[in-house]
Amino acid sequence: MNDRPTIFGKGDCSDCPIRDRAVCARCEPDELARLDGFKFYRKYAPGEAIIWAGDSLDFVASVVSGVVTLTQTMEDGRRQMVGLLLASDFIGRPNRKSIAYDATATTEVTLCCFRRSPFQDMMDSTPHLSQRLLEMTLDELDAAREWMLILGRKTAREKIASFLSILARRATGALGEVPGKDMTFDLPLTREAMADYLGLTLETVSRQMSALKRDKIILLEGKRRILVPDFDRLLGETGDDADGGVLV
Amino acid sequence: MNDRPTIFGKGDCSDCPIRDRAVCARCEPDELARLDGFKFYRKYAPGEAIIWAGDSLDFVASVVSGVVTLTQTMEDGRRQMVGLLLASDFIGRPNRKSIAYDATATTEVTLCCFRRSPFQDMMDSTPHLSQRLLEMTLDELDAAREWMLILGRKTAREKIASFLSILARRATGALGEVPGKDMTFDLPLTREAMADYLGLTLETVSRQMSALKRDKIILLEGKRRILVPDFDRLLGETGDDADGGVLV
DNA sequence: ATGCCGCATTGATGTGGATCAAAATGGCGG
DNA sequence: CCGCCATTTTGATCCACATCAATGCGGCAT
Repeated sequence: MNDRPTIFGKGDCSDCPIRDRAVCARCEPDELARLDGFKFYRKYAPGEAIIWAGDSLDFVASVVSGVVTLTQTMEDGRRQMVGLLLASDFIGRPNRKSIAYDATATTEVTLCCFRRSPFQDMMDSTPHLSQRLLEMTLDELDAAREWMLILGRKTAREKIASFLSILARRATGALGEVPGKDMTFDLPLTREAMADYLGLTLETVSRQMSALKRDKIILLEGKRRILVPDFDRLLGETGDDADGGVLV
Repeated sequence: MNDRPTIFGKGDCSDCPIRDRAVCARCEPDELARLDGFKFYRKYAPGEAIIWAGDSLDFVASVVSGVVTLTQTMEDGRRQMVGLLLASDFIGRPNRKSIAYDATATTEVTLCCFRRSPFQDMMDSTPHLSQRLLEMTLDELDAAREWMLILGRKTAREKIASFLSILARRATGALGEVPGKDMTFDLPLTREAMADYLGLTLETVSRQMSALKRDKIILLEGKRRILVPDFDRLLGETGDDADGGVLV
């Protein structure tokens, strides 16, 4: 956002979302990057597993496009989503080889990957990198804490409204728009995945979606495209403070 | 833990918990430190507010002793705890003047504070610092995600058991012990605060504590001291996988 | 001792969301 | 166009936890 220099800023990396987040390292054209083995792209199909909890991961990555979920599963099958990663979000962590959650592509996903060990070397030599990662992680932590309020204290209807407003904000925010009237966005998750996000059952999610539709808070175009005629009215259903509310 | 050099490593900072986390800066004796205005200590009484959401905070700090909670409150009074900070945890964040949660001392608390602006300068000049903060923040994020599973998917009994095992682990872990038989630790929270942690009512917390006591999973010495005769049996009540389970 | 007050426990009842079950929708391959 | 299968919707019933309401307990000031 604020104009940091790209670290080794030569070449074109217009396709790399972490460029403007001061993380991107060597933005040579794709082919060359793949040759030097440091930066490479990887695609996943909808439903495909990226990693299972406990597996080791030899790269860190940035989401170029698509939606990745992080979930935890209990022995008896109860599942809770703990991360929802969209374009420009970061996967994996320096200094940990294995990760504690299942990561799954829920749409077609493209990752921009960096091999772990050169990435870690780079963190030592370029201080901006760990500062930038710190900032991104703090944002994740804020999101997790907002999520905890949703999980712990909100009603089913408030949970759904909160989830939709978060998605709406991210969808339009990425376009630099301000949420207002007649927002439209895609719902990249099944009812079941929404249930796992919100700590509900898929039946309850479905019922509450129907209720919001009945009350004209949202309109559905097909099952997976949402139209919000009045964003403030949606916000009114979240239970959050009227003022601002976006955690900053 | 691995032996990093202290940044300006002169003087004694045996009282400073962030020393061995490579964050501590100028560990001159207390008096001198207070003079140069960079590092200073501050005490809070039980129940005292440290900051309210939205206030600006001109320092970052490390918890020296005591327990600090971060909570979010909805307009109608519903409350959710989103952070529980014990000795050596970090409060505040670089690059954000205001914070989004209420921070409250639930016991007598001592903070080791660093003025924001010199702290930020130090982050630029000492790369280890932001790397160490990144690592601490990632740990917080893992804890938040484990917490999300608790809030979203566990039963009241499992929530209580999970909370107690987390506390037990931190209490004994700080002493370098391995959790086993006959662990004893203090419960630094009221039933109401536990309810805010777990997304329950205080009555349900009380009932489930009684149930665990009845089933001999825990013993109470007074209301605020817990004895766990068999840690594995407590773990068995959490619903977590038997193996390991500690998120790393 | 005595009474007060904040905290904790216990009991009786209500309800939001889970669970169990069935029917509707819609995409897709043949 | 048809039939299949995954997904979603809707309905009926149940139960874990919330809510409302006493009662108990321990510290502490008088």
